[in-house]
Amino acid sequence: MTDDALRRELLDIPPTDPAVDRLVEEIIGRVADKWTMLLIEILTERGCCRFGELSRACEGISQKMLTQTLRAMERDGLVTRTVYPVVPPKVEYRLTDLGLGLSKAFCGVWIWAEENFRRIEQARSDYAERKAAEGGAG
Amino acid sequence: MTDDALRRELLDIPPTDPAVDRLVEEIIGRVADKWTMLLIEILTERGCCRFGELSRACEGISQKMLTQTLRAMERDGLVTRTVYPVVPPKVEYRLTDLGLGLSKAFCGVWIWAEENFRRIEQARSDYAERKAAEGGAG
DNA sequence: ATTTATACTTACCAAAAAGAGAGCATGGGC
DNA sequence: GCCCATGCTCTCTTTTTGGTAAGTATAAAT
Repeated sequence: MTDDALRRELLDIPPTDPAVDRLVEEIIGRVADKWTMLLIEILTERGCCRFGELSRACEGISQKMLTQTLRAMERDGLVTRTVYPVVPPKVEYRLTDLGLGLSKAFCGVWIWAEENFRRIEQARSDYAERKAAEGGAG
Repeated sequence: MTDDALRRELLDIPPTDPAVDRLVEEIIGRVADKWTMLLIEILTERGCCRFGELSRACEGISQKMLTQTLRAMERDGLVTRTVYPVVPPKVEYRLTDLGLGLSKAFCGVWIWAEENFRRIEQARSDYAERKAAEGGAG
């Protein structure tokens, strides 16, 4: 019996399907990514964006990464990609319901970050100081 | 005037401090990471863990990544690290209030993933099919 | 004296990620 | 006839990441 199974038995926590667990973890891994999160935020705010607009709004992203991230999001059903057959090309991206749901779910994390960034900065300088003190004395 | 500034003016959205924006984005990038999210989940469930326990609970993580991730979390003030001066060594990790807050914020994302993984799987197979069809016909 | 246990740290190496920059397609404006 | 705009794709190179394996410290058990 694994650690976890024993713990679950002792604490009376229902067992989980490991296949589902792995899938959920894989999705979290896929989706918990800086650019994905940023794009979702931008698309939530603006509703509908062309490639170039996203490129400008998502500061620091390379064309390659943008394409890649958008493709992955499309594949996972988070955005729709609409191609207008005009020249020069026009392509629009928009969140799906699924993507909007993730946006809402992730909203809490943005709020947390906005509310707590000062504490994190503080923690970082405290940590640096502690390390410096250790280096000097310990 | 940037795209964004113009948009904000037109839509009457208050301007944001770009320094804060960047910091918040950096924090999101730091924290929206598979292992960080997993460790936070494990620590939320168990309250307090030794290194070895985390190592076993966090399936697939290497010692190096575990150490690295825990250090980063400690630096950011998400966990405390308590060293007991015994042999063999004993070190305990526990979420701080800050970490617990993030845990709560992430909770929404876990729930979203659990509720929607089937739709994502579906979207993926739809996408694959569409691509295959395009490859054959387009 | 040797083994064991724990929580690392370090060095090395392979693999993956990501940036830079060129190329492509094409209708309209000059 | 040529250039521009857009949204890519492709290649090449660099950077980053992450795994593996070995080393460290030390008291207690054998």
